[in-house]
Amino acid sequence: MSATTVHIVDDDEAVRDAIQFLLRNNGIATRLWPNAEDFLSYWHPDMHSSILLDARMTGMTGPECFTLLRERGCQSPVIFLTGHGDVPMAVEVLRQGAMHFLEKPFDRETLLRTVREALEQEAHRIEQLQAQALLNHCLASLSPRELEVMEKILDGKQNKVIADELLITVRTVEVHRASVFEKMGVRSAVELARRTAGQK
Amino acid sequence: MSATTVHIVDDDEAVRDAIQFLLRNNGIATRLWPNAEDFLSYWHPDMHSSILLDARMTGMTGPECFTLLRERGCQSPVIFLTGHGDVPMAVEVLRQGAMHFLEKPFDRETLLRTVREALEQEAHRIEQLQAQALLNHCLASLSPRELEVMEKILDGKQNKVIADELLITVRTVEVHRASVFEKMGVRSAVELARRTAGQK
DNA sequence: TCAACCATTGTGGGAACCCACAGTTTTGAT
DNA sequence: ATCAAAACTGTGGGTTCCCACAATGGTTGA
Repeated sequence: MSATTVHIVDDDEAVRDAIQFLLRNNGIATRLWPNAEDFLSYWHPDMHSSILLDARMTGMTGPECFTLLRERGCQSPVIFLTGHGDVPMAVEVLRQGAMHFLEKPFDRETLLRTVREALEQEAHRIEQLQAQALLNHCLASLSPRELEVMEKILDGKQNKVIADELLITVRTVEVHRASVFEKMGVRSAVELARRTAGQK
Repeated sequence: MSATTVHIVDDDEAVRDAIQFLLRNNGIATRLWPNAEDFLSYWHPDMHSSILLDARMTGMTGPECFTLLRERGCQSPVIFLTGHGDVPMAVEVLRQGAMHFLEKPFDRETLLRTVREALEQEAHRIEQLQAQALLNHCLASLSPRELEVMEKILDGKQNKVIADELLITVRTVEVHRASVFEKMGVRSAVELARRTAGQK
């Protein structure tokens, strides 16, 4: 279970509390922020979070905050909440990848459903990230030469060919190959190809 | 070059003509439709198209048309055009995957840019489809047994293991393996894994 | 300076892979 | 009934892979 917190960023205390109440009653951890600036200064890239963002706040607006988050590499789901609907704003943030754009007063069920969707998406993203991190960890443990050999293995080349290209003997390639399999935790070239699929 | 046509679906003839004029002047092929029903009856799944859809039309509305298209498997980019902005509608269609939601009167440059983006996306989609079709063609040419062997190869299993699992001799597996490589146009198991990456 | 790691190579043998040549059996369609 | 494709098997020989055992030389940080 990833401890994903839902961050509620809204300058209206009544709204924050109401949403927190709703989510807590459904077993969802929350954290409240009265403005975008405070939340932004707290936010860091490897947080697990879903974000509820009020569109119009004193100080930085929701869309501005969203843009900054994306620029800083935030991939967490963001749900906008707004009092006065504004089509261009909704279009803009949704096209930039916001998960939803809800108009107040919003239906409790709709908000809850959307937040749950966000939590699922975030959990999925975290899984991907962890898999990626594990892979990177393995890749980082390879020596330069091993990496070189691995790439050629992934081209489907035989040891003999690799040896020719690297101007070394087949025996040496075999040694590197074995190290690569060992370090990457696979036992065949096919597994290696699958594990690194979609990679560089 | 894929012969992608931009379909303009709008009940206002003046709007249709204006957009057609704009796009034609920029070398983009168009086809005009006065209502969603006519376009829908023309549309078929393997069309290459980008779609400009008026939100409010006599008869079927844009969003209704869009929903039907998606239900029928249409993956082409859809751009909405609308006179009177309606936040829930914009949110709904964008969340369903519409490319954009433009309010009239729209800026020529914006429309043109969006259409070009749509054409690019569609071209990319067509490429993917064609690659997929080629792959499916290869897969379809495999006999049931060959397919079975291929799956086990993709699990990284050795001929010997495959033979045991299928209750046949290694020799037979070798034959099937060779056929698979031949038919799939690859020369190693790694290439096979890469070609079918992200597949079933 | 010494341990640790990297890159390299050799030998030798067992296992796996690839393939040409040759053949049987089953199955489905005309 | 007949023909074609699919599935299956064998033999033999060459190639490639894998690995234990053994070793050399270079770099680097403690």
